[in-house]
Amino acid sequence: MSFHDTSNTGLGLGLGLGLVSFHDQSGNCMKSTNNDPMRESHKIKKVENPSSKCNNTYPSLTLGPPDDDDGDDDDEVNNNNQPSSKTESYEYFRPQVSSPSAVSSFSNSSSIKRERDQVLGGEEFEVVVEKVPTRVVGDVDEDGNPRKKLRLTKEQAAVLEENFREHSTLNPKQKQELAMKLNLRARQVEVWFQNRRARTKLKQTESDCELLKKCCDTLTVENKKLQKELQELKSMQATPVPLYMQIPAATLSICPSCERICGGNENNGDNNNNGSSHTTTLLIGSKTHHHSFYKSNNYPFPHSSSAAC
DNA sequence: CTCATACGGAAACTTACCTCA
DNA sequence: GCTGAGGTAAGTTTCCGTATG
Repeated sequence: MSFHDTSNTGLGLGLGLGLVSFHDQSGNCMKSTNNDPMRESHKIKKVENPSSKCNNTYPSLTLGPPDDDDGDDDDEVNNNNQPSSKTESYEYFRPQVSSPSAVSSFSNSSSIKRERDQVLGGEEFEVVVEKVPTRVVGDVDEDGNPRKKLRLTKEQAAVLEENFREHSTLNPKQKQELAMKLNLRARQVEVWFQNRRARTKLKQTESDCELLKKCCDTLTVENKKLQKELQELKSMQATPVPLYMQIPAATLSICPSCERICGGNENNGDNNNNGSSHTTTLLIGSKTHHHSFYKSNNYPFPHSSSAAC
């Protein structure tokens, strides 16, 4: 709790001071508060959430995220990147953050944290919540300007993508290095990887779904064919026993080339077999289908593939 | 060793902004 | 200019594993 305590202390204060060195260890305050205190706070949180989204009442928050979720050096980086929402010293990698907007959302999270801390601390919570206006997160910054959404540059995205290909998760060190490299906050890198993993999984799920769909279609077609074949065989059985039926089953076979059931023995392709066996042949379906069918079902079809009609 | 608690990471879900047709 | 859909950054909730007393 020590880290949390530190970051929790507060808002504007926290950010300027510590945290810098406590990188990624402090984790999200909300997380911790979230998880543990018997999740009691969850209920409360839900209630408070909407309210927490307002930062109007905490203009000082715009200084930056005291903890920036991760707390830590993120802030450090953040400070570099977004100099209090006023300066324009955004470097190469940061052209898209146009205003304090990006900061505003963080300030919100700060307020959230504070509220939660209070929850942990005791009862003040309700009071605080009541005070917080119900405004949506980051809708406006402290200046009342509409919040702009941070957009990663192509360069940043490319580097992140490259790293993601190497490893889909980051350890704190990697995260920090990447953040420094891209001039982002560690939290942003972390979030990007989270979302990237989610997208990957989603795409994988979609493709799996497609595959299963195709499989299903194929099996449906196969099933229909088999049903049809079965029907045909049944109807044939219903009719007076034809000549080929009188031939012992063990002597029946399917010619791979002409796809007919051939009666008689294996040497039907012989000299004397001038198509005589075809007098008792029956056409049934496609070649591949049947062969695979018999194969897959381990049908002991007494047919030598080498034999021809 | 077991149990309760705290903490952190990640997934899942949700929200809000932005872009584009 | 307006609008709806899709993409995506970021916030929230939940779960799980691990450490510690």
